Amino acid sequence: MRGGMDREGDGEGKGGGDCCDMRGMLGFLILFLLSKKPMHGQELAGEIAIRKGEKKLSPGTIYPALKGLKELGFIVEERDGKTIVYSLTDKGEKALKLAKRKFIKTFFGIFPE
Amino acid sequence: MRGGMDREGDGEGKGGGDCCDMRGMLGFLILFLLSKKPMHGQELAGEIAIRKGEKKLSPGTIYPALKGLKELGFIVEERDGKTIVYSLTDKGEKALKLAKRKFIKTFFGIFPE
DNA sequence: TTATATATATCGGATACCCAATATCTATAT
DNA sequence: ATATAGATATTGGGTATCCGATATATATAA
Repeated sequence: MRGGMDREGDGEGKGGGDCCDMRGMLGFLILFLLSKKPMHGQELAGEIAIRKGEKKLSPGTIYPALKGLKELGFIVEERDGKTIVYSLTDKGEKALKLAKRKFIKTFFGIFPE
Repeated sequence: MRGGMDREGDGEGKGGGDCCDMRGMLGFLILFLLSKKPMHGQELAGEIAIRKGEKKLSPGTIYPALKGLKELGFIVEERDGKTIVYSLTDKGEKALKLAKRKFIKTFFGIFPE
């Protein structure tokens, strides 16, 4: 038995969460956020935590994801003191644009007018 | 110019598919589509194929997904001749509402104004 | 009845995502 | 130089998602 799933409010627990965990959208979300503002890893993890209403992603999640995007040539890194700032390459911009189009087409109509 | 469909697929990979495969969003997508119109399995698979611009989901994907949602009490089935029509329960509507809220919050700003 | 076509259901395996724990690196302070 | 704190990186493992193939069910046609 799963104790109620009705808890609301800020926590939202797994939030909306018995039907999907948004697994598989992390790379997309990172590209999107970096396209708005270059950030370093922990800053990114914090932003994602706020948006999803969850705890910060584990280092074992965020850094391999960044590494993957870097190996695809979608982002580049630049050291800035103690941190590494990631930003989109032209190729990354292009990939994001395509991914966005597919995303919007797939979920068309899901947003309130 | 700009005639026709977006060509996803050739060239640099899978077109937006290099950064995410939307794995984990299937249950959410099904709930959303069924909330707009009750459908049977193959109809649903066809609608999803059109939205994603891909081939129809394999039976091994769509039916287990529907079974899972049924076991969660989010959808019910009703036989209609040769097919089985799925529709949302009250619990499913509620879960969709929560999931939508999280989805919108997570991807806020991703849509062109 | 049998044959055919379509929808539904299940099984085995491959893939990819994500986390917890651990290790390495960098800059600053002492 | 060492110590400390924070950021970054890697490893190992659990789990859910998804596909291809196969099996079952239903309705229609002959």
